[in-house]
Amino acid sequence: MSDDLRGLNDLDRLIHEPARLLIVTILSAAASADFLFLQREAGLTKGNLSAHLSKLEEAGYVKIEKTFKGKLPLTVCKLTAKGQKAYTAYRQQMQMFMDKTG
Amino acid sequence: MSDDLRGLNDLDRLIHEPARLLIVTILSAAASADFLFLQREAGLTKGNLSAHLSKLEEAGYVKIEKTFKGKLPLTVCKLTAKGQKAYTAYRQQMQMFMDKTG
DNA sequence: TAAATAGGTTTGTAGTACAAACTAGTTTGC
DNA sequence: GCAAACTAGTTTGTACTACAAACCTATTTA
Repeated sequence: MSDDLRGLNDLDRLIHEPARLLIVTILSAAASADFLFLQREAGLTKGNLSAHLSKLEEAGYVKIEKTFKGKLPLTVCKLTAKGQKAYTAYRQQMQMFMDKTG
Repeated sequence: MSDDLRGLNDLDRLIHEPARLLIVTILSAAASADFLFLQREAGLTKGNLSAHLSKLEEAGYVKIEKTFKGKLPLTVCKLTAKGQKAYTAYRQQMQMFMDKTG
């Protein structure tokens, strides 16, 4: 164990946070998801989800579009190219860690 | 993606934190390590390492013994059975996630 | 005996996740 | 027609967190 594991220290904390990892994973597979779908799927409270989405949006990882479904507000989220890239990089780093220390 | 990934929300945050994941990984392989070895290996500042070790100790994941090497203080850390178990569980959960979403 | 070094710990700060409380609009009950 | 309950979120308050800078105590060196 004189291996270089310090790469862990460079993990993207935005994605490392479990709730956001969950969100990004779902978006990565779904191409597009609305707020309530995400909430159910991820098992988060509205407030929590809202806050996490804002962070992902600020980082440019997620694009958020507010429209209407009939007369009710509808928030649709997509992973951006940047977000997809960050997600992929995170997975690679984590898999690297798992492999090295398996 | 209607899979159950919500398990991510149950990740042990104590181990999920990259710096501590690093520490625990090193301890898991080394059986015993002193403070400065850990510091070098993990690439952490003393203050940061000290704080993380205290947390791991409070959780019962790490046993810390303070002795002397000659006349200088020497802090030796070992992973406890509880810590090893938590580490293994964390790895399993993370690997499960990686596999499910590969 | 002053200054530097070793091996840490404590403290201050900025940032974080989370749920409770709130907002703005819509539908339902009476 | 208007109050109550619901929908779809956002904002706010709180308690926790990671981190490095400053500190501490003892030892070694100049």
